[in-house]
Amino acid sequence: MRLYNTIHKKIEPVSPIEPDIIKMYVCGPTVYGDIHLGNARAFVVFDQLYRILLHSFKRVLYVRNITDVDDKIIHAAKEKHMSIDDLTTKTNARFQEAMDLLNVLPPTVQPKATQHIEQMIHMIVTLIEKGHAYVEQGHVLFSTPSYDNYGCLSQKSLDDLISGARVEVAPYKKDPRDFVLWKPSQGDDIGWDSPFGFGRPGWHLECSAMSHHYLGNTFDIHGGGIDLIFPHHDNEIAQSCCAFSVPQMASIWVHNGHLMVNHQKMSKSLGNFITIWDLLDRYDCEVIRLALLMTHYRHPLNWQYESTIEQAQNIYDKIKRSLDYIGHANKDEDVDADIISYLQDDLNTPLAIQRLIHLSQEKAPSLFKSAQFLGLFCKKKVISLSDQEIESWIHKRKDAKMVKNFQEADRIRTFLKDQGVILEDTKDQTIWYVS
RNA sequence: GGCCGAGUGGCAGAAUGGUCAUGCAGAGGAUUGCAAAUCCUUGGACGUCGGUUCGAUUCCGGCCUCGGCCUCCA
Repeated sequence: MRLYNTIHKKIEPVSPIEPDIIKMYVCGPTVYGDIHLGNARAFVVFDQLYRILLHSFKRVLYVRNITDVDDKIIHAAKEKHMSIDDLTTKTNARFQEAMDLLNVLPPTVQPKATQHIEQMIHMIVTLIEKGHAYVEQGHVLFSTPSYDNYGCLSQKSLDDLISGARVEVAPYKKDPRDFVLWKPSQGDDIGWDSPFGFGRPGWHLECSAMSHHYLGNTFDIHGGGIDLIFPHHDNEIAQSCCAFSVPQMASIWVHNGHLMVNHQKMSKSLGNFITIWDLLDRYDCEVIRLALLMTHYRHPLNWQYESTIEQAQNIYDKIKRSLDYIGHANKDEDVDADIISYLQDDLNTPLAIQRLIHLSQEKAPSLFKSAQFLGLFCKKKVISLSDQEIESWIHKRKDAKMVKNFQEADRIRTFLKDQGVILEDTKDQTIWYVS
């Protein structure tokens, strides 16, 4: 298994720190509103990575957090006149629904930030003790000059960061690049008591605290969107390496490219976003997943209305037809070996899908398992007839056709259609599928 | 300004140092009680200028164009 490591800018072998076990942390959603298709891409990509890791190693510990305390959440709750708890609970439920629709496997753990405040406070105390953080006007800030390696992930030098600063520097910062570990909460704002006063954690801290809590000092893979490289992941590295006195937080850093609309990033602030729910009335959620995997995860995915999803639909239909043609019994074959090796080579889903199309054209028996490995054709539609009953009706219809009793043949086809089963005659056989 | 990435046939979109993507559209054909669909064949491309090489769309460098990050962001 090989993966592109952002920190070294090259493809490297995945070799677990502890034998046979891979520990992976992926930055999850901030639950204040529905995820859009760009967010969904990240979770589908890392789900596919999770699947190939599960196949390639004995054990995989996969942690994906839920950010349920954040200024955006506070604002959204006020706007919607909801309690924070109510908003985050409902949004999280919608998120889980989306993951389920896209056939994203549940991670080993989905820790919530609010349930790890204690660990975060502990980290801050350590950082202050070690001289990497300071208290100023009720805020606790990380001192970026105290960490020589700051910016190692994004390759940003300290000077570049200053010259590029676009934002007013808060008065409580000793250095413009310092970032907040703890901020004070006023009035009825959400907050917790701490040695530094009533307040709440800065955004970057939770991932450091929770990844350490579940995966230890240094773990194998840390993932997220490309936009998280700086400052989020660089800040995580700074906090974790300083607090836990380790040279590196994770061995391999994996980042997925953006979903683009008209050559611009899909984002909530630009308003150019769609959600998977916007597509569900016209497209199967598995078609959405396929569309998201047809582009390599590190490349930008340009979402063209509607051709991107239409192409996925066409490919999906062709594979589905082949599956129907192969039949509904022959499903015990292993996943195609080429697909495994493509995925093991920096998660090359486009090549894997190309191979899947070829398997489909060849009507290969491994098609079903291979498609399922990519998270496709996992959802089974329920019908009242058993496979055997359907086959029996098809047989009766064949007999009727043999004696040119087309009336009876059409009657059977209509009967099955009413049950949700569609028959199609091909050159040498009759195939069926559930509508 | 700094760091990073992308530029492929009519459209969309992959892989790749020499031979195939694939989907839609186009052309020709096959199959068919009906329905629905499928299959086969075929044309057409690699931003630009150099370099490395027996050979580059693929590797390297310059240039042009576009995008991302440098503020919250998957």
